Amino acid sequence: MTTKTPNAARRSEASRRAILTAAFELAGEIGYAKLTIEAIAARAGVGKQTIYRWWPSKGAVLFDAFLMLSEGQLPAGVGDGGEAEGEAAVGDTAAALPDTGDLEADLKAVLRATVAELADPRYDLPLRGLTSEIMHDADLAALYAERLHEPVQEMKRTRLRAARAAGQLDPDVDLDVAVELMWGPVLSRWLMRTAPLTEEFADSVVEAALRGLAPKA
Amino acid sequence: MTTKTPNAARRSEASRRAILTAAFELAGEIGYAKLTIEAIAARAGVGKQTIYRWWPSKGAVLFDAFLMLSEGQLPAGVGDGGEAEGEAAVGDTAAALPDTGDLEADLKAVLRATVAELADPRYDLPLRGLTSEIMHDADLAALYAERLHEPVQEMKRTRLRAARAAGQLDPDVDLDVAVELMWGPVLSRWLMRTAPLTEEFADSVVEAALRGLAPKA
Amino acid sequence: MTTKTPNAARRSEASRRAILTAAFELAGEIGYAKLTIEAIAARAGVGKQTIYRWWPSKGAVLFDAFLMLSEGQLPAGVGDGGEAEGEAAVGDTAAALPDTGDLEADLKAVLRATVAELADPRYDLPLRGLTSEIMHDADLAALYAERLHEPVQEMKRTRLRAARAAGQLDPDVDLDVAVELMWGPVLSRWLMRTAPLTEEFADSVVEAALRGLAPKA
Amino acid sequence: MTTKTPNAARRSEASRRAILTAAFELAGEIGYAKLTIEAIAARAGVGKQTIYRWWPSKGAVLFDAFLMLSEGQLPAGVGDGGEAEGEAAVGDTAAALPDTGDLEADLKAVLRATVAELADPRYDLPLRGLTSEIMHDADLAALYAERLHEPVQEMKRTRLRAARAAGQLDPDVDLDVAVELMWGPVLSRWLMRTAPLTEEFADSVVEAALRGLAPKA
DNA sequence: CGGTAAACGAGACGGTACGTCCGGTCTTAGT
DNA sequence: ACTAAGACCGGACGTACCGTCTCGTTTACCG
Repeated sequence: MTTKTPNAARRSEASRRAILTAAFELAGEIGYAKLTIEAIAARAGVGKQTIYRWWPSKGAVLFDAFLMLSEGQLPAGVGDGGEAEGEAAVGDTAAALPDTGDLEADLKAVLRATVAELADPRYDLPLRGLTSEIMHDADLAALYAERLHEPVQEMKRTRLRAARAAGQLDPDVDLDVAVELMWGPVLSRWLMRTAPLTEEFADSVVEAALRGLAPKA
Repeated sequence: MTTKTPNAARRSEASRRAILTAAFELAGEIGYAKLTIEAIAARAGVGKQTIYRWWPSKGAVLFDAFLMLSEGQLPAGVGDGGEAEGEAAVGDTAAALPDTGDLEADLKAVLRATVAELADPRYDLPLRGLTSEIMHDADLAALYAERLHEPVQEMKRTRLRAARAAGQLDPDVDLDVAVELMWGPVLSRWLMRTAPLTEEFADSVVEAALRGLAPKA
Repeated sequence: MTTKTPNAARRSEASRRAILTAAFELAGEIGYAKLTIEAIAARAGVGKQTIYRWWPSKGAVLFDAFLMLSEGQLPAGVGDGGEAEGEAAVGDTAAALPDTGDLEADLKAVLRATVAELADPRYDLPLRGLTSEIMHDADLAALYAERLHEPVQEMKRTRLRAARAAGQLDPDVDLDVAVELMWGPVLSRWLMRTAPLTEEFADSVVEAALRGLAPKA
Repeated sequence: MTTKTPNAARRSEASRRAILTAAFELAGEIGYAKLTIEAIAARAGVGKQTIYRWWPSKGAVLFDAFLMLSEGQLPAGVGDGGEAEGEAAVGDTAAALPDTGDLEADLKAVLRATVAELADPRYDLPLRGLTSEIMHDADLAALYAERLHEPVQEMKRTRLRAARAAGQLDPDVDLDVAVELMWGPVLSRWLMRTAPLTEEFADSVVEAALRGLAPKA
């Protein structure tokens, strides 16, 4: 967790969940910038001190909210009414990325899912908030890299490693560079809104990237 | 400009420059999140109302500060003491990217310059602040796209268009996708700090991207 | 005034009066101990900072409220509905105490009025609050002695001085001691509630005191 | 005692004494207004609940502290370092006031002792605190009147009763009025600080009061 | 003399108010 | 007319205590 150090044994799990749920919901409703600790405490039915006791900053709360989400502990449909089936939620802890043998198709599916998630109004604002906080707080960034980024990154690496072993990628490919070659452009379009973030864009990126990473022979 | 609409004729140019300079300096010193209108006004020796009269938000002030910088109006060395010669500053209004005929070398040089700028402590914090604000404010994002992004983007497109015409890139390449294929990964590493942002990384990205964008047959 | 030192020229008189009126009313309604700056600000329709800007403490606000009252600036009937005629209000700035020539009758009338005022529910709680604050804050006590106590004290001294000159009191009488000999017992009964505070008690005190202060011959 | 009703048999005497001692000390050090239950509990090495279990209010704790003091149960020198011998402490449970036959001398001695006690820094702040609480809390005032005031008051009455029987006072004198005629002025000067509280003042008060209470013929 | 119920120390909890800071508006002087 | 200055209302900040409520841990009575 991202928490401080009082006597954690006596900690109220109910309050913790209420706070994280409230934080995530509010981040989606009013945006991270306008999110206040007072509002979180009020929505969660909790004293402010209970937040300050366990988290050092607003960003840390939101981070833990994502962490909880990624561990599937959030009540279904948090953030709004219903949840369509088949969605790839932030926290999908599916053990692995799809591997049908068709690398390009698999990656397009995953990157399209990422695009869909970034466009989902339930996640858009909270994710921008978290990203913003990570941008400005190196400690939080390290935590993010370790807890939220790395597990997903490893799944992506695994899929690419398999492809590399199968001769579909150049044997010298740096897997992290490979991943960033595809996710970086998507992330930057989402953040900067310099151009519309479409599935076609995702497809184009995958195609170009795979061509660039293919064996040289 | 990003400004509101009172009688601009009577506007004090000295105050405007003082405000933008103060905003940029403070953004670099204490970070955008802790930057306050009051502090800008105090540092600039200006009443708060003079800021509120001409700019709608803190982000707009910072945006204009970058705009001024990009137009070479900021006093040399703003942000700190010395400035090494030969640096590629944010506002380099060089008419065009280098074109030596060697596309890969040219792009590596430019992307390395981008990496260097993002790592420069004078620009790191203010740029994160501006990016953060763009992330959260669609209006500002549009303004950014038009005023700050587009001119530079067009320079990049121009260089790639020349390469495409010379048969160094696939004729079907979408130039914006091509640019984002290289700058997206760099931007995302810088923002998320998921891995060190090095010149080697920039080189790898250029190499892979160019291979991916090369003519197909 | 009891105020601090910002640019007093720009001060809002409307806010000042609203704050003092609200403070006095609330002191009467809920008692000084439960009186909060937030409640005063809310009732007065004022930002908290406007209170903190001009007064150093809750006690100072209440003090100024009494000061305003004593200068007849409070709207009639503050504290409750109507105000019966003929009452001796805190701030009665009548130039002098009655002087009918009958010292005992005059003093009994005045001391009975004091008893009535202390028993008046409009003044009881606020006066206890002010007294409590004076008890604990020497600075405020000095201010009280100078601004609120002294003018009234001088009126009492004046009446006794006249009586002394007329040979009704011993020529060696210390007028302050004389005053305290009568008002001290009344004040202490009111504060400590060790026995009921009645007009008969006031009369007894006046009689004994005057006998004690009479010429020795 | 001033306490609530759990099974008093199991009550920890050590905790009770530690709490009362801590409360008295802290009242002297930081003043009653800034005294907090948490600080008392911390100083006494006691859980907050142990205070809330046995006392209904902060004032009740302080009251009991004085009660303990008046019963001579406080460790010698509580409140500061040394204690000079021969002092007239709050709790002097001497069976009676001095009776040398010289009423005026006896009363001056006692009233001077009162003045000294009120001026003693060990008692000044705690006494002001207790007084303040009595002022605002009628229940506590009644308890005070019965437990702390009445025993001392009766001693004073006794001395005056003897004097009255000896023909030194008017046979119609109300003894409570007589006492208040002397102690009231002293109390009010102490509380309001309208003038210095000196032994000369005490003497003057006694002289005037006795003259006023003397037989009429 | 071992079991148990109460009081205990500790401290987390939902709250209220503190005194400060800043956002954005409005007023006053000054140039 | 526009500025610098700064008071104003509002409202969030992070802290201190409130009084309540568990937690284990003594402690002292009782069976």
